[in-house]
Amino acid sequence: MRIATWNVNSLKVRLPHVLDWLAVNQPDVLCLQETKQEDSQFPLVALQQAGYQAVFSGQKTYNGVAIISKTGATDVGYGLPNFPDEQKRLIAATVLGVRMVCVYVPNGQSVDSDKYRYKLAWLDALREWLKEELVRYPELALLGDYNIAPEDRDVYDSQAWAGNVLVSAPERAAFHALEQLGLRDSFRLFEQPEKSYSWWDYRMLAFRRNMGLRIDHILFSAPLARVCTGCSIDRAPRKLERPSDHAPVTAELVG
DNA sequence: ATGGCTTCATAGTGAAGA
Repeated sequence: MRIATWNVNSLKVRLPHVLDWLAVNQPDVLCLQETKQEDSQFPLVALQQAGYQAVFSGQKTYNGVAIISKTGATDVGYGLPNFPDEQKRLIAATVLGVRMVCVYVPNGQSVDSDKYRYKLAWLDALREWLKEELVRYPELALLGDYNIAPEDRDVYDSQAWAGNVLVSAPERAAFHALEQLGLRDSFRLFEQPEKSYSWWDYRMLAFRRNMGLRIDHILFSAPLARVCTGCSIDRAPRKLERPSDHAPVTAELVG
C-alpha cells in the first residue's frame, strides 16, 4: 500500500500536476492540503476519470483538505470535534482498514502572533483528540503539512532559523508530543539523504539552492510503523513550471 | 535588503503563506 501527502497550494492551479503525479506514482491514497476550493468546485470528475475517488473539505482562498483514494473511503470525519473552527484543516477517513488523518496545521506566521497561539492550541487539541482516535483506530496514519521542522537537520540553516516560527521549541514540543502518543515519523525510520526537505520558498531561488525545510510528514501508529518499508520525498514536481512550493511525501506499507 | 514569489480576492493593492 502506497500512501502520500502533498500540499498543492491551490488544487485549481495544480490539478494537472496532481493528475500527472497520480498517473506516474499510482498511490493508493493521496492526502492534499491547501486545496483553496469550495466543495462545489472540487474536481471530482477529473479524479474519477483518473481512477480515483475523493472526500474533501474546502473553502475559498485558504486551507482546504482532501483524501484521494483508489478504493472508497468510509467513516469520514471533518475537523477536530474538540476544537470548533471555521478553517478547513482536517479530514479523516478509513481506507483499506487504515485510519487516514489528513491535516493542514496552522502556519503560525511568527512566534509573537495570535496565529502562533492558535497554532499551538490547534496542535494541543489535535493531540487530545488523537488519543481517543488511536483507541478506536489502532492502525492510524497522520499525514500532512505540519508546518513544523522537527529537528535542526530538517532546516537548511538552523542557526538563521533558530527560534523562528516552524522551528520554535513549543512547536517542536507539540510535534514530539504526537510522537509520545506512539506515532513514528516514517521518514526517520530509514536512512535518508542529508539535507532532505519538503518545502522551499518561491523566492531567492530557494529550490535551486536547496534552501528548504522538512515540514510535511507521515506519522504512523506502531502497528503501521512495523510494516512500513520506505518513505521518500519526490522533488520532481517542484521542478515543473508553476510548481507548488511543497513536494509530495510517500510511504510504503506491506501486509 | 524584513524583501525576494505565488495565490487569491480584487480591479489598486493587500493579505497570507512558510
